[in-house]
Amino acid sequence: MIEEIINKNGKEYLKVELIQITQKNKKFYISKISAKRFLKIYTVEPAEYDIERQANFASSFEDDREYYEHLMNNDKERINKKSFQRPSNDTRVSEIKNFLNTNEIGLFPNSIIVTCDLLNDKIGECNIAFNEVDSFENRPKSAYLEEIDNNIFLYIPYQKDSVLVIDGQHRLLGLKAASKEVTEDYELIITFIIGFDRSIVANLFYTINYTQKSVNKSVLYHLMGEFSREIDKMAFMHGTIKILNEIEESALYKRIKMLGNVPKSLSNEVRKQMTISQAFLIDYLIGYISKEAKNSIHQPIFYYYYKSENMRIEIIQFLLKYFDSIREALPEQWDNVDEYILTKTVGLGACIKLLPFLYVKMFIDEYQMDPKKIVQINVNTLKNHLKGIETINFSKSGEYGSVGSAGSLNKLKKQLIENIDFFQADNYEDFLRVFKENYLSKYKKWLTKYL
DNA sequence: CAGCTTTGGCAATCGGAGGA
DNA sequence: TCCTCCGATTGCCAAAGCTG
Repeated sequence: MIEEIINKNGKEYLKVELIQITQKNKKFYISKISAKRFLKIYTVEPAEYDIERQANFASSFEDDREYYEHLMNNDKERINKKSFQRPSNDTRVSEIKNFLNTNEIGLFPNSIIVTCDLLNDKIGECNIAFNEVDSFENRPKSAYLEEIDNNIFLYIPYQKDSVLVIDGQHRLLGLKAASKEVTEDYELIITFIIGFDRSIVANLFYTINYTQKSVNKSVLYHLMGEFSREIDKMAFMHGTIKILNEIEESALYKRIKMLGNVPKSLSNEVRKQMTISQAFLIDYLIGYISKEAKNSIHQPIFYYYYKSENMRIEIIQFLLKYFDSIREALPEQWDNVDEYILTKTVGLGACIKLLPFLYVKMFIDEYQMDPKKIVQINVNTLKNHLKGIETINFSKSGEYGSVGSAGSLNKLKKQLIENIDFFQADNYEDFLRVFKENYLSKYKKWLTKYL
C-alpha cells in the first residue's frame, strides 16, 4: 500500500492509499500507516480542530441524549471542550508500553479508528486529482480524498492535529512511550470514518467506548494460550490449568470453569462442583513464574523451573501435590461446595497466596536451598506442614463466606499464616517482619542468580 | 520523594436457580 | 419461556505501603 510524504505548494502531506469497506450501505476506509508518521499527525482533542463545525458538533449532543447526559453528569468541563476522548489512564498506558517493549508478540492487530475533516465536503467532489485542487489555505488541517478509477487516496496535512482519534488513544500513548526500536518499523491499521456528520461520529464513539462489552477474561486467556506459537507464560499457564482440570489424580479434577462458565452438557453433579474459574487461577498463579514479581512479597517461586523448558513439568507436579495436600487436610471442606468456600475464589485464592510463604520457608529451612530437592517433596510432608489449617472456619456462613473480594481473600490468607503451626506466627505482622528479615532477603539473593 | 504495588471496600455485571 | 433474586466474579478506586 502506498504511503509517502508529498509536497504541494510548499506544504507537506501524507499520502495514503485507502481500501473501501461497505457495511449496511455505508462506506468507510482502512489503511496502513507507519506508527512513526501517525504519531506526528494525530490528536485526541477536537477542541480547536475545526471551528466551523463546532456548532454542529454541539447540537449533536442533543440528538444523542445518552452521550450528552453522560458528559453532563461526569464532567462539566469536558462539555465545554467537547472532547471525544476519556482522560487517559496512566497505568493503562504504562501497561501498554511494557507490553510493546517486552513482549515478543506485542502486536495491535485491531485498528485505530480515526476521523478527519475533508475538504471534499465543501466541494463535493472526489474525482479531481489532488494536484489540480487549489490550496487549502482557509482550512489548513483538512484532508483531501481522491477517488479516481477505483484508486482511493487520502492526502492528510503532515502536521499535528490533522487526524482525530476516536478509538485507540491508549494504544497510541503506549506506542509513544515505547522504545525507539519498537516504533521504528511498527505499522498500524487505521480505520478512517470520514465524510459523515459529526453527530454520527459522536454516536459511534459513544457506542465503542461506553457500551462495548469486554471479552470474558477466561475466554481471552484460553485463546491466548491455544493460539500463541511461543510457549510463553500464558500458554504455559493455560496448559497447567488444563492439566489440573483434566487428570483424574488432580484435586481440581473437573473443578475448573474452563471458559468462565459451566458447559450445559455435563451432569448436574459435575457442574455443581465447578467452583473456580480459569481466569482467576491464571491471575493468581502467573506471578509465580514472572520475574517481574521479583520484588513482591509473593515471590516468583517457580521462575527457576519455568526458565528451563524441561523443568517446567516440576511446576505442574508441585501444584498438583499442593492442592492435593489441602484436599487431604480438609476432605470435607474440599468436596462439600454447598457448605464451604475452600475451593471457591476466596478460599482457594488465599491458599494460592499462602504458597510462596510455605515454599520459601521450606526451601530455606529444610531443603538447603536446592530447587531440585524441594520438588521431590511428597503430599504427606506438605500436608503435615499445613497442620493447623483445620482450625479455620471455611464455612459459607463464616467470616469469609459472604463477600468475594481481594480484601476478604487477604484476610483469610493472614489467618492461614497465623493458624498453621509451621509458620510459628502469633500474628501476621510479626511473622511478616521475621519472614522478610530471615527468608525473603535470602531467597531474593538466591533467585537473582537466575533472573 | 516519585513511581510503583498492594490492599480493602464497594459497585457493576454475569450466570444459574427457582418461581410465575 | 420470562423474570427476579442471589452469589460469584470482575472492575474500579483511593489509601497505604514499598523500593530505588
